[in-house]
Amino acid sequence: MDRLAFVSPANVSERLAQAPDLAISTVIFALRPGGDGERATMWLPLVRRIREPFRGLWALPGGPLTQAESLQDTAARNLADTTGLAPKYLEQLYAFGGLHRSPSQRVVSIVYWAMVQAGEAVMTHESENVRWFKADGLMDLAFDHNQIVDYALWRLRNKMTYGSIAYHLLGETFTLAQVREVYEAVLDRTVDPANFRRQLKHAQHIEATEEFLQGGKHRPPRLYRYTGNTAPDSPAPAS
Amino acid sequence: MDRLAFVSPANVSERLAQAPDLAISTVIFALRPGGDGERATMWLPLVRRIREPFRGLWALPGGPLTQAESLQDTAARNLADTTGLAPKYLEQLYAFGGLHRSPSQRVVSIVYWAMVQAGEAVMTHESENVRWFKADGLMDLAFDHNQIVDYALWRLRNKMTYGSIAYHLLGETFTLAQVREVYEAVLDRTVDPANFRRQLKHAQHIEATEEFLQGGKHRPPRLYRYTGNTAPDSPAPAS
DNA sequence: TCAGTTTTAGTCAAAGTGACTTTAACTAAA
DNA sequence: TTTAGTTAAAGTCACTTTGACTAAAACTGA
Repeated sequence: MDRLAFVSPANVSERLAQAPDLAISTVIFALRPGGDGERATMWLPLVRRIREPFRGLWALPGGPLTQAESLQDTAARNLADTTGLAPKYLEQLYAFGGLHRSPSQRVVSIVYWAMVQAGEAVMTHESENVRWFKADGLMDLAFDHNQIVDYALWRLRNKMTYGSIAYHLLGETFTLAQVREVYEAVLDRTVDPANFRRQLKHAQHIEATEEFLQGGKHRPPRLYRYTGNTAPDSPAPAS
Repeated sequence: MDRLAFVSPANVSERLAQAPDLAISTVIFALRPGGDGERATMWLPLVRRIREPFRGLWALPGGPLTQAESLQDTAARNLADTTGLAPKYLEQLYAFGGLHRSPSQRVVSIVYWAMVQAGEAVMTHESENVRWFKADGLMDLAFDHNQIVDYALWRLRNKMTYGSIAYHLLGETFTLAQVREVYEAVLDRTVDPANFRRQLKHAQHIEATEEFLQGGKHRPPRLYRYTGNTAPDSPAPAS
């Protein structure tokens, strides 16, 4: 992404130096079940940088904005290229444009965030240079990507309380206990099962199916379905 | 920002043509009192375009991202230059990057939004080409700026319900009725004065002063002060 | 058959909400 | 100087929501 020689005839005075680079990156979240009494936790995939700057460090998947794609399409394609993932939920998070995010050329990053189901997450093209990590307690990442992840986690916690985010981390049908696990993982605290159930029963867009999850060790829980819009809950500006 | 000849040995194939232009624009809101029984309404300043494209149409204040400034600084400076305003509240809203927002060169706009008090608003450098307009029912604007304003209004309504936005539209001290006016203007519905008062009494960051607003026609209302943080209520990513 | 565990329903007090009434404080007109 | 009109501020009341808790129902594995 080094854009070195930059020859533009017009408006030179407006740019003291080179125009900033424009990149799209994505924070992808998935829920990984916690083993044996442990709480489930949020995980995200990172890619190892194979070039300078920050060669060898892990970073969010991303790349330059391509000319013929919308911002969101660029994010989606880049995700597919690097990780093989195609998240159903993909929304803009924030534009990071500090002066010294990258050591050489200035880079403005428009960051998206995505949710994938646990089932999809295991189908990632993992390799030497692509791996999933637990979202909190990450090692030092390239650029300001630690800050970006922290911000995404903060937004996640906030949206959880009044949003439909949880369902994007789950499959087509799910038990109420699974929804509760998502809440407990994101909010990092226990939630009373009975009260949580009562709330979801009164909630919109949660529909009971006639099926039950079999194969568990105890009473089979009923499966539910989310009937709300699967897209981000804004009047999503397409442009 | 035409980035024509781009001489980088690598990744040439990834960019089919020029790299997109990067611009910063701002939606600035102020509350204008409604005359005589009418509800107060939200207003915003626009600038008339003096160049193509969309020459003669009104648009959000903005300009290209300059090399030596952060995104937010660019927004603030541009506001000062064009309108003379220096809002205390300035936060990123959204990045708009559709392919055909501008007829010729592609432009990615990172849009900020701001709140100013009614007292500040009247100090705007208004002119032939800078004027305040009522936020809803705007005429056709340049680019996709109608969509952007609509999105900002939607975000405003959402943030209002659980946020501290209202106080950025008011002065240092204010009456509870003035806060209620902000809510009624933004949410576009009447709010019961007694119940609204009760809520604010229990709310954090609202402190009663020992002063009363004099000069009204009826019982003088007590003045209150907002003691919460004046900055946007995120862990505001500075970069 | 029974102990153990999870699902599901229900109870109860405390807190919050919406609609409404009442009293206090001030201005302006009679 | 009194009084009608208006807004500020407090209170009432029924209803809903919430948090903490209890209990029954349903299933597995010993």
